[in-house]
Amino acid sequence: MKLTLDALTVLDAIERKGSFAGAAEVLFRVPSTVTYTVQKLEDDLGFAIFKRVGRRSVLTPAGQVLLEQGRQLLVAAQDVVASAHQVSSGWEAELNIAIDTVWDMQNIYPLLAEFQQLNSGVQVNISEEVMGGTLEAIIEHRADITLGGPPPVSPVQGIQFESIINAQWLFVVAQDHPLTTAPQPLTEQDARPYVSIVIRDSATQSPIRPHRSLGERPMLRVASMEQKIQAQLQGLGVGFLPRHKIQHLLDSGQLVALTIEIEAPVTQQYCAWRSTNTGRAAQWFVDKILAMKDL
Amino acid sequence: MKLTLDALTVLDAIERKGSFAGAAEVLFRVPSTVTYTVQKLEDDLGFAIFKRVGRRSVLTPAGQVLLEQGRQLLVAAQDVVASAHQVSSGWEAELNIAIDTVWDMQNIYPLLAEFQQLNSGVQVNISEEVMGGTLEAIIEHRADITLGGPPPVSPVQGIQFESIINAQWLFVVAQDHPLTTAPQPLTEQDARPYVSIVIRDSATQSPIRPHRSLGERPMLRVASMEQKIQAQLQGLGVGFLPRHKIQHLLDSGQLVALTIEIEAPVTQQYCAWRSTNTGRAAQWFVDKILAMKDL
DNA sequence: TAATAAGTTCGATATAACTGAACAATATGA
DNA sequence: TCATATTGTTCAGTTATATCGAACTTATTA
Repeated sequence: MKLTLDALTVLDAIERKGSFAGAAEVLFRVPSTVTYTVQKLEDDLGFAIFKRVGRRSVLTPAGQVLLEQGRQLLVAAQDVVASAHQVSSGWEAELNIAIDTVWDMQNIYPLLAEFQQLNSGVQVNISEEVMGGTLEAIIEHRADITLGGPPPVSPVQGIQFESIINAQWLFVVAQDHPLTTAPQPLTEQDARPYVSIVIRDSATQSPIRPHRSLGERPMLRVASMEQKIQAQLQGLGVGFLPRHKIQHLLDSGQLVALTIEIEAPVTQQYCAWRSTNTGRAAQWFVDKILAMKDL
Repeated sequence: MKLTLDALTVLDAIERKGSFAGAAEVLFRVPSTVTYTVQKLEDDLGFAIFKRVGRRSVLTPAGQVLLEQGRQLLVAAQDVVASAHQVSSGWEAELNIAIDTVWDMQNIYPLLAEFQQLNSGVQVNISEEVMGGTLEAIIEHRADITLGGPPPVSPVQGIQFESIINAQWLFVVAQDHPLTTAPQPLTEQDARPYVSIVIRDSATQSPIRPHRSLGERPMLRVASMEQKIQAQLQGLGVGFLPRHKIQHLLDSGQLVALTIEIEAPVTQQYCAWRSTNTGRAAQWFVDKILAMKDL
């Protein structure tokens, strides 16, 4: 690797100022130094960068390519330094948060707003995952923190888990649904004729496990909890929904919770983060999230 | 920019060999030089890259980021040199050929095969365009050479055009189409009831001009000449097609050419290339294409 | 506890990067 | 047309710095 970033800045300056002399001036060097640098680079790379035509020098095709791509290299180099510098400040360059669809996104926005006040320079990325999705995201390093989702089947090296909330699932239907007039508690037989709304698992690798489908029944697969709530609101089907995401809909009567014989378990929702290499931002979010749990 | 590619190669070697001493060995330097380089880089960048723990040094988080992204920078730098070197050999690094859909792709494959024999190292990219598409592609530097398509309305700086073939358009229908029994020459009135197959213009900017649609008639828009031929073969509609692309279908009787009163003009197909900075590959292809014209 | 190995410090040295003056080539303009 | 400014190159001299080697510190290990 004979190429140096310094030589590229010289090339860049030459092209921008239109002459070796101009480049020398902006770089606080002497013209002969510029000549030296260019000649050395040409010698090292083994091809001509400038075609000397009289006193003026013009880029060869190869020189044009070198300059064009070299400029991208220079900005990339600056980005690398900036990223490393950001990390050295204790704040990560980037923080990826994977949030399970059972979580109420409304809860997270105030946290994000508060975080922005810190002017940390951290690029925060939020992704919404379903079921196994959060777990997979953090294991595959696509996420630094997960909010919601199941705990790992077996402990994972370097990842810490903490239970945050107990999602209480209710069997709900739209307000004008036929099942609202059926005698409660319902049996599985009662629910069988109606379409079951199922959230498609966003985990690509984990074995498919349809969520809370009641035996073999017609299903409508949707992509997120929000879509499932909407689908059930529209009367497209029935199914279990976490109480905390639909409380206002229950209060307004748009959705009705029915008792049913089928187990409607309380699922533990977990927060996960990497115990190694935790930057300030990850630490900040984990602290805040665990504090919210105590409320 | 205090960062140097040399320092990054040192970091890379340290991490790969697991020690300063190992890095020194593979780089044919003395251990103290490695220490010096690392300390200088840390000093220049203003943050610690290694945490000295006893006699062993481990990367700080910032150091990890620097190394990780620095490695990408190193391969990028090698790519830059490789590209420039390729161009300096006279062959372009890349050659983008935009081919109009009226062209028979079969004609181009032998040319590509012959070119590969040259072992030029040029990455050839073919794209298929419709109508204004080739013109737009070369003007916007997305293509270096175009095959087929219209000439420019006004001359374009730095781009040369040459007429290559005259595409002769025929009004054709499927063999069992009702129009085959109608008295010829057909009038526009005769054709009006039938769906017109129209190729969607792939040029995004140029004003939309539906190609050869006969007045206001039901249209089926397709994406390429191949699709249009298939659509007409299936009897989905009627329209003009270039003779050289359907000759075998006319011979076999699957398509039937009908005379019609509407003008069925002979359109000039043009080859275009940039007259400035023509590398060997572009020159080679242009020469071959213009030679084919004379056959 | 000695021996080994790794990393650092520091003075010396060789390499390279840079400077300034002189010069050649070309454009500018009176 | 010819002087004049401008540009790029050459080259000898200077400065800076990357590298080396030896001595030393600190851990690991035998």
